[in-house]
Amino acid sequence: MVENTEKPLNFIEEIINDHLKSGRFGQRVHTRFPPEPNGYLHIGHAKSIVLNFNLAKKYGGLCNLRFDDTNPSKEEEEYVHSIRDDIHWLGFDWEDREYYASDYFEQLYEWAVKLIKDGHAYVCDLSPEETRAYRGTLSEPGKNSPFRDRSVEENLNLFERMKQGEFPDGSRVLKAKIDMSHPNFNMRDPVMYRILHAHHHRTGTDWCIYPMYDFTHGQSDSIEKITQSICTLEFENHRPLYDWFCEKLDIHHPQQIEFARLNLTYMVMSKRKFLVLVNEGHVSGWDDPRMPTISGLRRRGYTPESIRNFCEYIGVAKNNSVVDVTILENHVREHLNATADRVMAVLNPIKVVIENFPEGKVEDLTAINNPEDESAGTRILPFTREIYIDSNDFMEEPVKKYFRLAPGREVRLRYGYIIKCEDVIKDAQGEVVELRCSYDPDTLGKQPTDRKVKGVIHWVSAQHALGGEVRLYDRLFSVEHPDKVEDGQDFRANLNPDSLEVIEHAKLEPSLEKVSTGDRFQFERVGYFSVDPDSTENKPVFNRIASLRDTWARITRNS
RNA sequence: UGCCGGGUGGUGUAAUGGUAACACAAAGGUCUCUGGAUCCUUCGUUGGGGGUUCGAAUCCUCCCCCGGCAACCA
Repeated sequence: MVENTEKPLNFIEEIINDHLKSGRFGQRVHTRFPPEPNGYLHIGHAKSIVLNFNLAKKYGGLCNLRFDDTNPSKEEEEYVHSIRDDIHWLGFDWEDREYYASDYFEQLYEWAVKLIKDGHAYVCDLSPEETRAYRGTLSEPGKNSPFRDRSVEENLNLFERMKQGEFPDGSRVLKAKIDMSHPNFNMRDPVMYRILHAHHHRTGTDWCIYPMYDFTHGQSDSIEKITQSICTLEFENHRPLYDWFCEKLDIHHPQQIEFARLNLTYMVMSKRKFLVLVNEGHVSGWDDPRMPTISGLRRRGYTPESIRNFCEYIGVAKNNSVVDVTILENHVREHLNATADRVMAVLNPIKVVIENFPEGKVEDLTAINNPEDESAGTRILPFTREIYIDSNDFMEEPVKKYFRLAPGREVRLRYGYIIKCEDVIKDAQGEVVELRCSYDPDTLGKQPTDRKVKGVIHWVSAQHALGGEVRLYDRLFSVEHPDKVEDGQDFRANLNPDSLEVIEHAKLEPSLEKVSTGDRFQFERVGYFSVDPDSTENKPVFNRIASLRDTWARITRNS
């Protein structure tokens, strides 16, 4: 048993400890992550992946990967690959324990035959519509199917012929014979097998009958000798059926445990809605950096470590909750603050000419790569007469508390000198196009004694600047709960029209000459960025992973 | 309406009968050659009533509210 005195146990760990104490599964802990290969994994799946793999690790057990592929019409090989990639990327390994529910089709079939022989299952000829009608409603019990009392021989014969492909799709099903008046719908003679003349991604056309989730999942767990079968809350009502099959089949009986799935503010979290976003072009694809898919987060620049930390941090419980997305954002910031090299990039450049700095002179300034990590070292920044600074670091008529550049005012160039704005040059439209400044040669690496200069701004030497594209991503939705809409609307009404701003011509410091996809940096005073796969030899593309906390923005917002 | 599961600060998670904790958010302050980071302060008597107890977020009871379930999906 694991006693962790430092961190309180979550309710699942308490259950496991009980199992360990009672010896229900010996001293084993064996979990599994069971995705259906019909879509891409998202951050909600990450919660489950982290939970299952961490639990196995913590208790010295194992965690399997099992594809729950019982519906040939929805599942594809492509998803199998992306799911494998995503789990590996998150940092987990299932070694050789990659299983498929379809591996168990033969065994499942035999078990179905056993249940028929034991009088626990029957072939039913009711149509889907009739089955629904017979099931009853919330307040009325269901009615027994007229086919419920077929003989074992007839059931065996019909089920065999279903398997042989003698009947068309939808014409018959195999049902468990339980109780049509059971208060739990799942126990009102649930369907075990349906006829589906479809090509399966692994078994091809071997089968034309396919087991339903309820007749597959628990048995698959059982075959794999799973101990705790962890799933989300919506399967709570299925547990009695899960238990029923294990009991009637008299096979290893894992404990199903349900927890609340992850929801995030400013996001939707369902395959169906993702599909709408992709198909209607609200995002560029499943890996759009604004998507909460694992592939989207990866492309955005999130680190696997930050996602794992987030999943561990939010905990696991049974009450439905919506986690503030700032917690996710905070976890990347925390990780990247410690690990990402700092760099200077000017997103909205405005040229500054330092009039008293010699033309043609290049002065090497030394910059610290990461103040949080001394081993990251330093780098050289070329400083010249003409530089770029960000346009929002200049204000012609500075408001109160603004302490960056303004006419007649001074500001510190990061790792460089203090400059003073002497003149403002505008174009015909009155737009500021250039600033003429002077610099104080006696301020490199030291504070002037006669005055206090508070502002520090980033800059890039005009002559040395690299061009690049910067994609400023923001939340996909503009409200905390995108699904809360007026009648007649849906979540699309809450899409944030400004979730992507593209900066075509940013000015980057020369150290960014050689970057590769996935590299992450902090653009000083701006945010964390990663190199997007769209980058080319001549033009790097950076995605904003997260902005830096911006106290100034908060001040201006509140006033 | 039947069944199942939940209600602890704005949010998430703790406290397992013994002074309601931690983090994020928010607000204020400190510090700073990143308005970053750091550091400090403020912000809840636990859905409601009643009961048991010296003592209740924890136990009992009634009520209220929220979520899930009536696919031949998973």
